[in-house]
Amino acid sequence: MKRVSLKDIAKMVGASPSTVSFILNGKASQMRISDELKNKVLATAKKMGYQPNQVAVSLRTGQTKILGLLVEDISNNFFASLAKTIEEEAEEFGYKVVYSSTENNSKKGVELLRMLTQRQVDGYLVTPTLGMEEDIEMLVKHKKPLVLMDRYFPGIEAAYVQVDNTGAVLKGMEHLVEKGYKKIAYITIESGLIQMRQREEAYAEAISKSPEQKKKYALKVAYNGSREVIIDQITEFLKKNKPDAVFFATNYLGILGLESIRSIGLSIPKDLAVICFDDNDIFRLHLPGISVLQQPVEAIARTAIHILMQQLGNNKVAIKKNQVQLAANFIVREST
Amino acid sequence: MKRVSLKDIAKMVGASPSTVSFILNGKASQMRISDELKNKVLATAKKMGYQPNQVAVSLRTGQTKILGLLVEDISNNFFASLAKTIEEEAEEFGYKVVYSSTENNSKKGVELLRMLTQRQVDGYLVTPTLGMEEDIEMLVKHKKPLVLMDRYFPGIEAAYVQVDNTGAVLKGMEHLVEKGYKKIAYITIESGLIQMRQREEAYAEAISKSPEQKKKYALKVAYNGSREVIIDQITEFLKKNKPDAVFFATNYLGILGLESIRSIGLSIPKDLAVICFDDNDIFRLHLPGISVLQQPVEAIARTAIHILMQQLGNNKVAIKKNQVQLAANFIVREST
DNA sequence: CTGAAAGCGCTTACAG
DNA sequence: CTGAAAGCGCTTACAG
Repeated sequence: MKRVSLKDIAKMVGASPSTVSFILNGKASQMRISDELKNKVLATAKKMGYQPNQVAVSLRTGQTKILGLLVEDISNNFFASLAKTIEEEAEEFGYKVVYSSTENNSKKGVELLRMLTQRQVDGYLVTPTLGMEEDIEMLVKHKKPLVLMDRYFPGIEAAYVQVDNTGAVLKGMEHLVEKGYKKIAYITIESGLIQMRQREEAYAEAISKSPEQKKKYALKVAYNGSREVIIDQITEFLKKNKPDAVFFATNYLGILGLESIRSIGLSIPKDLAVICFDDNDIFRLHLPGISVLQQPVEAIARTAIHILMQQLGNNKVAIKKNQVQLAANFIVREST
Repeated sequence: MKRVSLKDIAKMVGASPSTVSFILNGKASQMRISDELKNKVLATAKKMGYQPNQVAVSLRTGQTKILGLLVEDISNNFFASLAKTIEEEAEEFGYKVVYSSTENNSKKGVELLRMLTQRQVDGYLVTPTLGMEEDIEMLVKHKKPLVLMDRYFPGIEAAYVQVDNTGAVLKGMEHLVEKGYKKIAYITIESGLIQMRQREEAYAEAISKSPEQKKKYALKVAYNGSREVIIDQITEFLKKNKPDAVFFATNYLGILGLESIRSIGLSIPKDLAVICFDDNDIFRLHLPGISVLQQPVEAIARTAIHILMQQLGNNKVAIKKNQVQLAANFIVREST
């Protein structure tokens, strides 16, 4: 059962492939093709179940109508939501999305980027890892449509969209200070990525301005640590430093942190207040509910797509800047 | 900055495109091409940053090395994990995966399936929705490589991989009965999909065999209901029927159910035992931990890919059956 | 050992 | 109003 091609249809109706192509692409009237022929072609195409070969179209037109999306980890809630909204938005513009996870592994990231190039994607949406600088810079130099998300490289003039990390952490810290906490700890992962640095620096800034707390209590866990190792590290840190509040820098850390807090038997917020970057079903459902700085995921995705579409010459949307920071939503629950 | 093509390289080294193609595809020795020429071509290709145009390769070879994956909802934990493992496994065999969410909308599902066909994917991995029967059957008839996951259509001879729903629910029910619960309710979504029917029938079977409980207490919520509506429905159901245990048929329902139980102020498991199909971080972290029937997600993904690879003529793996059911893992926590 | 040629399935200037 | 022809960037029988 061979697939029918445009040529097959042309042969069946006794017209040339070019004429059939025009009709199938809705250019019949523009090319002043008779209604009779047009209807005949349309009917035959339908009857034969004709489906254009997109690969051939892409090769000919130079457009694949595919966007490449590289996230850190698709099984992580934040990135999954991001991917979903991006897919929906892209569809509005007639683009499909192929996605892959870098696992924050620069080698894998670079390979995926090359793969996307070989696949001739029309545009790139990337949450880059450290080590991808060169390849990203190359894309920028070649004027490829590209938008970074969640993080970016300070030296590289690429478009990006991220949450306002600094503002978010400052807001959370302010809240804790107002509530009277005097020994606020900060738990993050070891990472040179800009968004983690921004958050950490905001914590440091907040502490330096605090009237009551002079000293930072920070823990950095290894990125590649197993669940168990990280939980142990957090447990030990909390036992040793006995903070009265703790700020988790990510979703993932927050979840592990809760396990750790539970294992010590601390009561939230009486013994220890908890606040976390990124929301999660777990934090909403937890008893007590965990206060969070929620990233505006949909807005990040939408803005990224709009900037990318602008680069692709799709002017349905007008955007001014191509480097955007969006405010986080502060959701106060019972943990602070 | 135009991309360099194979022809460009041929021109630069003064050889024919065919020779360059052979060299670049590692067939130099097979074609008895001189080492000198070979090295020259390789060096030039590298220097010029040559990247083969996969679109052209696909058109010519008829293989895209792309697999199409259709899941119900990529932002749902179960499907995200499934997608991730599939992607990893596919990579082992040199395939990329493009995925999309059907949202259990048959119109969208059918459109996506056609899109995948137009994009010339080499194989299909699908969690089908009701209403996709015809299109799926067409793929089977055309002998397209295809594996269904999570659910299937009884009348259609397609390969599939799913968890043993019947066995899983029976095991859970048995546990509840043994623990002495006598009024076990079952909460599911309205759906004609096979996996939901299998679970429901297993519940009915368990009740019919139970020495103590003669009557079923089942609630079916609408698939499209909003969070709030579903929570209200569950709340009302629990208040009215006062079961001593409740079995949630999915992940998503379980989470909403916990919110509902909390709003009523019932204590788990004293007032109400809880068990759920599908695991989730939330259930592990919840106080008390929720007992679950965990799907073997990785195994499902791996099996599906292996069957698909077999269909694609990739004989690295030997599999006997092409319709597979895998046992669930029963994880007992404190909620039962 | 290497090159010229055909062809994958389309689209689109160019002719008539 | 419609057709013949070129070409997108590759691969692969076919010649020599």
